[in-house]
Amino acid sequence: MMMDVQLKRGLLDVCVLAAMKNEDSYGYKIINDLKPYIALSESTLYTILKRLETADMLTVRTCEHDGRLRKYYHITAAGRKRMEEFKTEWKEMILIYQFVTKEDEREESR
Amino acid sequence: MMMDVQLKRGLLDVCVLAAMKNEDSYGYKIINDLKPYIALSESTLYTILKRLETADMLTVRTCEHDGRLRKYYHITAAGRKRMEEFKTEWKEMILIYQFVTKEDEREESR
DNA sequence: ACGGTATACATCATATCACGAAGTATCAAT
DNA sequence: ATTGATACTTCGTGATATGATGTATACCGT
Repeated sequence: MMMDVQLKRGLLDVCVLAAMKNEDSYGYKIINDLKPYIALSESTLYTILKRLETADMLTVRTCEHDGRLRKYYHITAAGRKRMEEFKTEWKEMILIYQFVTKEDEREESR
Repeated sequence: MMMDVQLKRGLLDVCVLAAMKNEDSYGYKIINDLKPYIALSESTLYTILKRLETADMLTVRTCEHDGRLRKYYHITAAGRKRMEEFKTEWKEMILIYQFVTKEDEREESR
């Protein structure tokens, strides 16, 4: 829950995309849905949503809900492609993890 | 090999620390040792080494080798602690990975 | 009626950081 | 003599997470 900021960076985009992969979602809901996995503030989320929109990974649709504005985000094919790429990157990350955690071979550990 | 820049960010520090966990190392060697796992330029590495030194995760010792300057880096207890923390963070990352890759439940996939 | 909390989105300033570019210098091999 | 490998340094830039702050409505308890 208190993950290193830098580690989060690479995961945020795909997490946000994953939050809308089954059905369109909106800012407030995305934050709450992701809470069990990764914490992100409103300013962070809306920055990400804007970036993903610019990258054509999602489309936006504004609705009125209970007199309040609500913007629904819809993942595009490019967005799903990004999620697939993440799976490939994950394999590389596993190799890195193994390198980092490989058994210590210092003299003193004989 | 062509991992997303943001994803790399969280891994670079621990990779550099891991590169010197068995024996002290120096810039040029670290870059080559990490090459099979993660690519990083000289400017990136030396920035990281400086940062890790400031954070007391490593100490530096300058030596002369074949008439050339060579700076050996030695991981500290704090550096090893950072690597342990990474293992904890990795567990969180696995949960995130599972969330992202969880089977699609869209209508069309019935 | 009032206050607090939840819902919902937007913008700005700041700090961190990876990286290319360019530089300095030595040594080995062709 | 030239090229490539070794080895470290500094600068500028662009990307980006986040706190702070602001706007606005709905709901619930007292």
